[in-house]
Amino acid sequence: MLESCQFMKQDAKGKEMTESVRARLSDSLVTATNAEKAIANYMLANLNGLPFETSATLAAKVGVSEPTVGRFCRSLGYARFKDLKADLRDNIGDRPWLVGDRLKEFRERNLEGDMLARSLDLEIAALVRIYEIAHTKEWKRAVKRLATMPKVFAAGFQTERGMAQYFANQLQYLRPDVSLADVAGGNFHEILMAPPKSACLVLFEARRYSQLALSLAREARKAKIPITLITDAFCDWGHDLADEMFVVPTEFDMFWESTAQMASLGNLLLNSIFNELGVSVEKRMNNVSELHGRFTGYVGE
Amino acid sequence: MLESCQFMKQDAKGKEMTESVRARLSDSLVTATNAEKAIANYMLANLNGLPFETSATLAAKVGVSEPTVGRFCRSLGYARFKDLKADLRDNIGDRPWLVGDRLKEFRERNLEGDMLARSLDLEIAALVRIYEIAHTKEWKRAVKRLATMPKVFAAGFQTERGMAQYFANQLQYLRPDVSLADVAGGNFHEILMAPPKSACLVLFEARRYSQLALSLAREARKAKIPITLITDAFCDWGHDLADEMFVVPTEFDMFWESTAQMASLGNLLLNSIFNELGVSVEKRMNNVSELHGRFTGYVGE
DNA sequence: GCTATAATGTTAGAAAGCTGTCAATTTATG
DNA sequence: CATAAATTGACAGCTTTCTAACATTATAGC
Repeated sequence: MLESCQFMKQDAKGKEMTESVRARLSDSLVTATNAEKAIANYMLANLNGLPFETSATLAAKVGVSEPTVGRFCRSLGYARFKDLKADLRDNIGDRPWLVGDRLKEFRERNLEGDMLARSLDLEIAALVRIYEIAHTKEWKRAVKRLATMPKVFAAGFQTERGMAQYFANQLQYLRPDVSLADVAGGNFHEILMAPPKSACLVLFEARRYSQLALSLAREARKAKIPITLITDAFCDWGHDLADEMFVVPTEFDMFWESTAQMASLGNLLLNSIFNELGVSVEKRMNNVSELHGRFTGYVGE
Repeated sequence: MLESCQFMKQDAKGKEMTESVRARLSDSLVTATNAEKAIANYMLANLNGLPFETSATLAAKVGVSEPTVGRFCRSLGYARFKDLKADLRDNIGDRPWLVGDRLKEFRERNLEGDMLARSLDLEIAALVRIYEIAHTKEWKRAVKRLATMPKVFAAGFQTERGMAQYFANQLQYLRPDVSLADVAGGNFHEILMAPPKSACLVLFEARRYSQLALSLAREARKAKIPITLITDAFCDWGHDLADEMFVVPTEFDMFWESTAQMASLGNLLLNSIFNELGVSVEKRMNNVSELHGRFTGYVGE
């Protein structure tokens, strides 16, 4: 699990560790030799195809020898071509965007093998993917259901329990009749015995620590309760049982692997539900707040 | 250049030779065995990441043996995993793998008035700022304390209650003696009466809906309990009472304003604590998990 | 509960990919 | 045009990736 050590890229000269593949290639064009220029140009023109290449295929296409490709990669600061590919995978790159300067600055400030800088890249990459999910029709369907269904249950076990709890808690501010499905009773009758077409379920699941989610999903399916599953890439039963399955990116840099991404996705889901419900929510929130104040003796500002 | 020969796929049964990778994988789910389903699901969830994988890495991630991956690819009509990748290239080969490009695409939608696109930019900006916070010495001090103090309490009220709950829940996996401070008892004696120098408090607070946090902070201060405060820019008492104050960026695009950012910051804090504690945590997690299994009748994989 | 069959893992060896050494070629410089 | 330096390719050996044969485990039928 925790063996990864990709933060110390082997760069003899200790130069820019944080530049993107694209930037390195562009930079190299200035000083590169003929063969190297050919390789760099090909790579730049085919960045999207690179992951499919290997030193050999690339050498053949560009018309240079295999070792030259390897050497060129070294001159860019990678140990081998494979490492260049790996970097391609999640590096956000150096394109100018809203926060570009700030991000660049942050990266520059942390030159030598900063775990956080790398981690930040991964998180941004994950965020982009999560937002892409929010554009699918499954997403819209789930949002609509979660906004309109009379009852909503959220469930998650072990490491995902906190997530489910959080989600249920926040959703309660947006709409009534939300609860956390609890294993406390030993069964899940409150969900499974709900009247037909009255309830739906949001299930948080991640591999490794619990299979309760699977059996709950099975039973819910039997009871014809729609399931929105938020999981990682290792779930092998989601396609069969869930109505929508949102797969969060799984990274191996953070201890919590996908939990952070689940939180982001959960928040985005809540936000979408809010948009679906419209401003009436604001009123509800004030009511809830007022109630809270009445019982604790405190009021909002 | 013209060497590709993907039209004569070796398919014993002579079935559909033209289907896309995705379609084949989906089809296979119907008849697949357990191991195969696991592979197919992982592939479907990670189509974008596949080009970077190799049989071995894939097998490791999915939890099957290398030959099983190869055999599965054959059952789909490819000679080997590499051929499946090659096919992928033709089908979605010109889709951007680079997260940066996808982000660019997303941002272009921003100009067309896509709310999500704007929101993504704000979230990325916020994320960068949160990572900046993680570089301060206050952060390190808080992390150290949260890793070593005998008891840790987390608290949050109203909209931040879920956050505190989540944080406490996750932290329990990392270390013992973590609890959520609850308003249920009407006072907070479990925190405030803790022996000197034995407890610390993580407080989530955001403007508007509760002032309980303020009075709890006051009392904790009196009792000499160190406070780590996570809040938004509107908190005007944090500097007086808290030992560390982490201010998450507040945006006005999302309904939840700063809650999403709090979740990110909380996750980052958990991750830092994990790093501080070291790998011993892994053991603890397995123990907790095993206990869970003993009581629910389920075990991890 | 036993046997036959299918599914999956293990091991070992073949194939492909990568790098180091050294020789051939090109380029730079006088 | 000659020579030195840099660049590049060819080949060999090492590593990784993949496959084929066999062993083991799970599943289904009786």
